[in-house]
Amino acid sequence: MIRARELHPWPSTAAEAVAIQERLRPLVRFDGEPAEVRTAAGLDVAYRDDSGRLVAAVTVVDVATLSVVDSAIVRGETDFPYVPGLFAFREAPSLLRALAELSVVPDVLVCDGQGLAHPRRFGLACHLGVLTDLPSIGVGKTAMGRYEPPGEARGAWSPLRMDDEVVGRALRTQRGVKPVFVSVGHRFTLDGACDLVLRLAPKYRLPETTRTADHLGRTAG
DNA sequence: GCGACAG
DNA sequence: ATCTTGTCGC
Repeated sequence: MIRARELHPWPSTAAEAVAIQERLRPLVRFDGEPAEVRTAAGLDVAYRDDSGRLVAAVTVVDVATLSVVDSAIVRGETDFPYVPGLFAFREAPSLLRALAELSVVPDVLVCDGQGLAHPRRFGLACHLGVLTDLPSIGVGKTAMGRYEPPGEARGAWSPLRMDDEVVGRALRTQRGVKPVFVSVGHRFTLDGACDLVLRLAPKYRLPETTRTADHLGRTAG
């Protein structure tokens, strides 16, 4: 089963959260990408009310067939507010609980948000990757950095930059749609991440991992 | 001081 | 994230 390393307590203030990100940032590894990715997990959180109650949903998708082979949902509560740059402290605790309930250990976590494309290079995908020590990537619907529009063809991409540094890619998964923003989380390469996202998104803008997890969370009580 | 700012 | 009509396209 998936068990998170207890590398830090969950903070209640922004200052503590930033300090944790800076302390964990060096633990991100760039080697150890799986030779073959057979299953990929999609992670998403849906908010029911306005009171912090949430539903964390995880699906495991067979990359070859794009069918869902395992899933888990967990109801939870969040105390941490949404603050750009501190997104993980709002959603990661519930997502880790959901991951612990899976019976299949996926080859990679496909996170709904950024990995290295983050102000301190430690977005949600890096955070979940480091705590679980599983390979992970981030696929965001909007970007934090700067980029030039990629070509129109499916598969076209352009570098995503922050502070003069390439932190990910704007990747066109379908012709005529806005690109998605791919970045490395843990134990993965940017080339491999984009290749995987394209395989997971043969028909729609977002990868099937994100779509199935989103749908599961949204239709759960 | 002003704008920007994952979900 | 979430609140929402009509509309375009497969």
